[in-house]
Amino acid sequence: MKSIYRLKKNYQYNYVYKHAVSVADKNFIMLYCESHAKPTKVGFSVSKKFGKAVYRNRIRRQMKAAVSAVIEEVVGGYNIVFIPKKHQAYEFCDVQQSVNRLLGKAGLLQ
RNA sequence: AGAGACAGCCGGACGGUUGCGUGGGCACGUCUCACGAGGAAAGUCCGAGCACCACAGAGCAAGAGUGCAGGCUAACGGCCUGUGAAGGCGACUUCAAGGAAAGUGCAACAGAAAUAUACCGCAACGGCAAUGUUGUAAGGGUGGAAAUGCAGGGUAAGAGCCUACAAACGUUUUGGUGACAACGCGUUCAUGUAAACCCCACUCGGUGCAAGAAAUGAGAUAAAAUGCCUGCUCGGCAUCUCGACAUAUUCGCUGGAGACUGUCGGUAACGACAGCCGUAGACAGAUAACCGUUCAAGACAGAACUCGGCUUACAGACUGAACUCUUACA
RNA sequence: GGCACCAUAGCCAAGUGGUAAGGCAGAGCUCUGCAAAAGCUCCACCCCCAGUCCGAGUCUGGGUGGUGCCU
Repeated sequence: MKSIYRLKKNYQYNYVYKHAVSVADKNFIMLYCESHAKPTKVGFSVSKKFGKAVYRNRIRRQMKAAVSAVIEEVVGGYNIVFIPKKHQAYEFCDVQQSVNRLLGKAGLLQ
């Protein structure tokens, strides 16, 4: 995923957490809000409660892979944060489906 | 053949497509090439480098830590080789292993008695008897711990009172660099606890890379002042104003007490010399996603300034010296 | 990443190395015509594993889980 699509700063995350609309299914919570910048920026947040560093890295990478597959089709001008819910390992196809479903639900897919 | 003990090493492999981080290259393209997590990256328990703060000769107190000997190391609470103690038939393993005769504290319950003694006993003497006085610490029960254990002599009954064997402590001599050991001699001096306070010896200033460092352009300087380069003069810079950047940028940021191989020295830890190898370096944070082949079917687990250790987690595979015990056969 | 601290009953908690106080909640009993109140009784693997000690909730070491601070 290219760095222009990434959400970077702590204050950006805080802004999203304050002003966001949330959509969720059984795997993920998705927070999104409008922004001034043109390209949509996406961030991922995995809490320490989720597990050890290896598992946290793995789920973050899977989410990144799933999002980067569809990032070209997402409407511009939004900030999005994904948070995983389950405390177990994911299959990649589940991740892909959930991401697509949540983006569709929020109406952010072209 | 079975059961063990010690030391060390590895931590799936190969290939394809699409992506990510860093660096290089040029024809500057969403081109191409190279490299891209660990033995513990973990816990943050020690020791250093490095940076800033404090003090600027140094010492003391307080506080914290360490604690058999000799060696190794940059240093260490680490490692090696020994000593002692404990465990194991054995190979071997484990141990915060100084001081209780400097002082203070504590030792519940039980028990006659816990640092101080005599309940039941045993014996002598007195008494008709109940029992009293004296001697004693063999035997009894309590307890984690009760004047060293056991055998013989001895005695009114007993007692290191005497002797042999053992135990503890002190000490001569000998051996060892030393911890200590051996032999001889003397003594039996009434417990444990220092991971209770404490004493003795040695070590330590504090904080930690979220430490810390650097940085642009334009203008005003009439006069004066201060600081630095610089002892003086000139000059320059800073101190002033405006603008840009502002939860930001760059540096610190990875080659270091480095790994491997060989030779030599050393029981070993380790050291010396020679050869040879080698870019992870991010800053919301890179190793992924999807497959294919294969095998012994993949454990624990993800760098964030860097090293030396320790501790903890770990599927399985392999190697070595040919180390120990049991059984069988020759 | 770094630095500190905490863990005792369902909850709030006290606790010099020697039987683990209290309060709230819960259960049972007494009292009452029935309740409430009151009284009595019960309810603990002191986060886990080792070590020191005659004896650890307490002392020491190692784990686990949680909390706070530093941009």
